[in-house]
Amino acid sequence: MEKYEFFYQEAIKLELMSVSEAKEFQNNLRNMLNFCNFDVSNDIKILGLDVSYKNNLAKASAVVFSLKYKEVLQTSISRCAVRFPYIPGFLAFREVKPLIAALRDITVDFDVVMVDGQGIAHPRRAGLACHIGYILKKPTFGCAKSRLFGKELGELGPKKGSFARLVDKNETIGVVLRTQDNVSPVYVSVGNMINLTNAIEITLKCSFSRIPEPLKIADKLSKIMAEA
DNA sequence: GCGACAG
DNA sequence: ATCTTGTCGC
Repeated sequence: MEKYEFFYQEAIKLELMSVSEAKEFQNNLRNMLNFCNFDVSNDIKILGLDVSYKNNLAKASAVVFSLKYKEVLQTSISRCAVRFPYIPGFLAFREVKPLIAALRDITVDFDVVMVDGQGIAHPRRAGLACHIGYILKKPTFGCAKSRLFGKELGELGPKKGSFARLVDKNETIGVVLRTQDNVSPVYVSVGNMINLTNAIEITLKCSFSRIPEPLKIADKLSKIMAEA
């Protein structure tokens, strides 16, 4: 596809940045995002994105999951060397390239993107999901297994669907969300073109265990290829 | 200076 | 993320 080359070139630019350039990029990115309403129907197709590593090789996977049929419609993978180190707050500069590369063979349409990482629950409101959403120009949000930034406000109930807001100053930047009864929560925050309520609803609709299905499948796929 | 710190 | 065995709990 023609679009794909453009996305990939944007991804290349990110990994070639210095940390100070990366920081400046994020401070600009935060003003380029919009958190509009996304129509969450019961037959949306969700693209799950995840990365695994073996030595310095990144293995990324993209999985299109049908919420209506609860099945995988298509998968695609990539494997490439990474040059940007892991630095908390700068994960995007390490993972955007392998993730975009993994989209190469995705031909079916998808409505929303779920990324393994933070959206605006980030010190500069510019986590991995924001970068992906900005490049793809698709509704995108992040779902992480642990916290990067923000204070958890109030008590989190034990039942599926209960959540506590993640805040910074007086701003809500995401939620700590229980995806199943009595399991440790996940961290959901918006990336671009979607609002927090929509992101929470989608996460709950596709969670049949602690990790939402699109990410669980993408994680399994990238780990399998991280071997061979 | 000290602690925190997505994957 | 990854390196790693057995083990506690639903």
